[in-house]
Amino acid sequence: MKNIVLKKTFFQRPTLEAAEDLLGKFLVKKTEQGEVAVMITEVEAYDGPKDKASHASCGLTDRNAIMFGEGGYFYVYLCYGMYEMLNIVTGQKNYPAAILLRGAEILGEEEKRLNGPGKLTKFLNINRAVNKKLADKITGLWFEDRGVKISPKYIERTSRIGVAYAGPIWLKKKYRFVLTKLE
DNA sequence: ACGATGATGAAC
DNA sequence: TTCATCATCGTA
Repeated sequence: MKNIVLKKTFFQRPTLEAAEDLLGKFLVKKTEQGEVAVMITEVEAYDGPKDKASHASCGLTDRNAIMFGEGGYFYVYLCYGMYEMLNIVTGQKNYPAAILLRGAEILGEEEKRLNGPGKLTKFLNINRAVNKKLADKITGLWFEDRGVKISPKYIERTSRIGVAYAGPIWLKKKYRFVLTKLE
């Protein structure tokens, strides 16, 4: 089975489409000991300038500028003063959208669940050093398709987490994708 | 249920 | 420059 590195064009399409497709793909980090890979099991989409839950809803700022760029770049920021949140920008240039990686699973002998964006970034030692960087091997953090097949019936679509402040309209949007189990 | 903890953005 | 806000987690 060949591992295919996802190109940035993978993210340059409708956010919800890319978000759903990202389930079962792998996030790979280059470390001194070698490559560490986790399978993505939970994501949330933040789509467009009108999405009140998105950082881009108040227009272009220094922090969210990368969201307005083309897809395939990382957007990392600090939340609650202690957790780095990892996002991957999606869509075309000047269309602010991104996917928040909320959960992943470590496969192999030491199986472990990384359920929560803070745990995910802590485990892989991801921080703002990769902010605005392209998701490729040069950056040292990228995505791979390792041939894991996902059945649509194991994909759950729910409301997003912690976005009550955005109002009921945006709370109702089913922008969160969870992979419940493998085939 | 709640507090830790700091960057961010908007108001002043 | 100051202040309210926050896409969380671990401990109770």
